[in-house]
Amino acid sequence: MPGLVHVVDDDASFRTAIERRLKLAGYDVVTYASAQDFLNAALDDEQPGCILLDVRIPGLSGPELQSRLIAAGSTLPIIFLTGHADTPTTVQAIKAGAEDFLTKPVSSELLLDAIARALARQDAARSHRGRLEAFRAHLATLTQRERQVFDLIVRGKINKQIAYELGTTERTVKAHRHQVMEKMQVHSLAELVSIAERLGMLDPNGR
Amino acid sequence: MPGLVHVVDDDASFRTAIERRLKLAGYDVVTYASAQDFLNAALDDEQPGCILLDVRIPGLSGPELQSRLIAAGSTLPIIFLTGHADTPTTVQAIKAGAEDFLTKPVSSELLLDAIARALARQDAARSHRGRLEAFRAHLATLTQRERQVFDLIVRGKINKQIAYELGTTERTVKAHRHQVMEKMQVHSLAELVSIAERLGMLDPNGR
DNA sequence: CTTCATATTGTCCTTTGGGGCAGTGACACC
DNA sequence: GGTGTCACTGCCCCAAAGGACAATATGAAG
Repeated sequence: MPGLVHVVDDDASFRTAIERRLKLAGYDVVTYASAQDFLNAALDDEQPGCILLDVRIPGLSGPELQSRLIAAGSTLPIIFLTGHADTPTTVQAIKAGAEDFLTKPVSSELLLDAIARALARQDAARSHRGRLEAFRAHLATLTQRERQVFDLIVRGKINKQIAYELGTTERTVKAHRHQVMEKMQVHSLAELVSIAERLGMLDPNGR
Repeated sequence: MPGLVHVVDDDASFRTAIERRLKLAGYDVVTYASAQDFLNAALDDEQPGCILLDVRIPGLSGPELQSRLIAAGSTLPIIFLTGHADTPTTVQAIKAGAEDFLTKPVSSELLLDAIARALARQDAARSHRGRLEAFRAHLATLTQRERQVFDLIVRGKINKQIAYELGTTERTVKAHRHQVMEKMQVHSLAELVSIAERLGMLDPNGR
């Protein structure tokens, strides 16, 4: 699996060495001397890649950068690489979703394994998001009214009840309902509910 | 949140000390000198509680016990507590779902925080499983035929298609369908699909 | 002012879903 | 042989959903 590896480390000689090793393994590499440099690069989250991140770097620390990226909605997998790992930092990083936490010096085997896992995971996550994105896009084309009808439909309400709750007639609900099925590109109520469930639009306790 | 804390550690004096501290904090405590002792106790997974687990203990190690418990389907949260933490072990433990990884000596604050989090998480997980369990129980009461009909219904097939695929008539499908709705205790197709989705019975790509 | 999107509604007809009532046939268990 | 469960099915009727054809009303955009 090809991919772009972002190396963030303040040690120039380390960056050069790592870059050489990764390029040998067939990866594209970009290096950054600081977390800020990385943030300034404003990357495409969808492109296959991962981050090799040092914990202790001048300015924004590795974990701080991780938080920022998470807050910004990034899903680039992060592999921490550090000289001195303390337990709380390690635990926190992994809990926050880091792919791995390695210590320098790192064997090529461990490093490449971690990168391969990171890329695989990102790929799976991306394709999963991709499917949901299509649904969200369709959902966005619904008008307010259609969206209200949608919500009630997937909660199992029948047209009569929907009409009552929205203060309109059954005939009108049918019209909106038709539009909803059309715009969401589904052909059965089952598909519609299934999508709503995946988008987390349904309360765990029905009703 | 009250709960039972299982302390697994080979150091007798440590067990006594920890037990005292935890009881002071209002927890029930049971101690074990080895992982095997813990396994022999054959615990109830549903009872509120967690495990305080040493990494290096004679016989089965902490991480090994963790694997066993996971393989056995246990959902008791585990908090590792160890003297010397190496990074790979820490990473692996957290990735495998441990609630935390603390180093001795541990402050009461950190320890009690971790225990509280573990109990809260277990509680949330248990209630979530509980809801699903009820569905699974209902599902288990379906006959073979009803189950087949169920599967086709939630995939959006209409009675006519279901009848054709099962080589029977529409009237018969209706009869089974009625039984399905009855036994699953739902009142709409939407609820049925929602349940199927939560039980992971629907392919991510419909059809 | 015209055009477009949105929301609304009516009439009429067809297809589906849901269910009552009644009965048949296979098979297992006691 | 009696009893039960499960699967199957026909006839009939009602409720709900889907859709064709047609039309009104309103507000924003150009």
